[in-house]
Amino acid sequence: MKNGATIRDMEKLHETDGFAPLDREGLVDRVARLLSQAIVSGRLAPGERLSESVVAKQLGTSRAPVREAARLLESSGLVTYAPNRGFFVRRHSATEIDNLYEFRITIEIAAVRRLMREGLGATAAALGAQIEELRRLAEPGYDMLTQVEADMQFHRLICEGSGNPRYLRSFERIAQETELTIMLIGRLYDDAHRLAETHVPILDALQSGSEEEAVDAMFYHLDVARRLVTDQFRKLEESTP
Amino acid sequence: MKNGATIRDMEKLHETDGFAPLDREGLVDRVARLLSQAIVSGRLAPGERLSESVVAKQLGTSRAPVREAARLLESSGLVTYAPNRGFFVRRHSATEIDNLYEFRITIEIAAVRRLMREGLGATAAALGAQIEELRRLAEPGYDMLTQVEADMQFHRLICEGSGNPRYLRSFERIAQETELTIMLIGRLYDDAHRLAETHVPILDALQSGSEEEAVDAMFYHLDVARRLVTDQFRKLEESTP
DNA sequence: GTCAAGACAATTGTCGACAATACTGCAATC
DNA sequence: GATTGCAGTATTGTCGACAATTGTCTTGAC
Repeated sequence: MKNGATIRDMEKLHETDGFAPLDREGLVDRVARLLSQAIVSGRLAPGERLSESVVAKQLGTSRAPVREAARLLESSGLVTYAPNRGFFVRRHSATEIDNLYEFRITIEIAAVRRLMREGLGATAAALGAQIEELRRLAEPGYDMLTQVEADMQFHRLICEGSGNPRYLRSFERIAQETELTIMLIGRLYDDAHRLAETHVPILDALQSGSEEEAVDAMFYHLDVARRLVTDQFRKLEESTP
Repeated sequence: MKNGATIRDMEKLHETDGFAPLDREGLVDRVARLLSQAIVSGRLAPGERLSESVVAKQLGTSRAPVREAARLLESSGLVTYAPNRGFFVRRHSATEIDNLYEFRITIEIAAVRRLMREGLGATAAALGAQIEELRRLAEPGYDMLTQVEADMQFHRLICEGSGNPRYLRSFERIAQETELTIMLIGRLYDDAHRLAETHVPILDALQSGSEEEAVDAMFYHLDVARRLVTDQFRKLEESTP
């Protein structure tokens, strides 16, 4: 009960960056978050081994919480687990990225359809605010990871607003993988402002009231991203084999 | 990798029924499987507590593998986890069942579309064989759980044949939940033969070559099931509050 | 020089014990 | 009588140690 709120509150103060030792409370979740950050930010490279004992020592915990955290990350696709060999930062192939985006399109389109049938409600305002946030984050002082996270937040709001928690849950499972991919590529659009504006047509279409219009807008948005990401990832793959 | 195949192979010889102690090899997976069976078969009732120490003692292991297994089951929706309180057999509401089926429809329709675009290939024969299996299992000596598993296997084959592993993975996550729900209801169709035959139109439509026809067939099949399950589950809910 | 076998090192898999937390029942108070 | 506070108990959370497994390196034979 208290948990959902508490952990989310603590996330506000995630200043524990350099793998500093941490006192214990929601240990597993915190380890998982630190590992996520380390992977998505690129500090841990794809293919790299996640030694339980090393991580445990760095964090000042025992191996047990690290193990559980790693299993959590496995279910969100950031690491793979090989029995008797341990955990490794997952290395995606271009095909897997493409499959990831195809799946994401399936989920988000379904969420949009449901959202349109249930009615936008408070989601409209939240989406508008999120676009503002994206614009703000494109200004000088720009940090890519932050903007990508804000981007995903926009899409998360839609899945959340759909009313079927399964879509949100499914989205959460692939969100971090998507972030990781974009971070690996190093950029999505040439201009950070562009990213913010590509979300405007989605909100417009949602507010138009036409389900098909909304679906089309979302599909276009994601399909462009899919192509951008897959292509750039292929190039990256060729340059570093 | 080896996971999908191996576990499925081992399931053939699931004679370890009464929580007999087991020697160690893939311990976590085996514990997870035994727990799944216990839950889906109804031996562990919804809402019931899964005490780590009790299960560990019964199985003759320590708590660590039980814990990991329980977390696996959590990701397939069979148990819930409350921090500092432990694991409980998940109790679904009628609404959650409805959401489950809606999500399942989304996934399987997407899988069907992809399957039609990629081409049926060997999947057609496999599906045909699976229908035969469903018919065979409807004959005297009938065991409901076995038939329900065979039912899910039919749908699994479609997700598998789609070519995008994400659909299969997503399906696996909800398959056990679906089985549990159907087992709780106690029956799906009045006649076990009926279940087998409802799959024939799907295979026919797949072989027709028309994507829309295939989608329609799958939708109809799942939508009927959705209504049947949700309605009967609502009745069950009212009778046992 | 290549390959195989065996010992060695490093890492995961499992365990039992202790610490921290949540539940239960009783008692004291309002 | 209802409620709050306080133990006592049971369960989870975490830990450090040992067993089992995997990967590597050396050694020897061919």
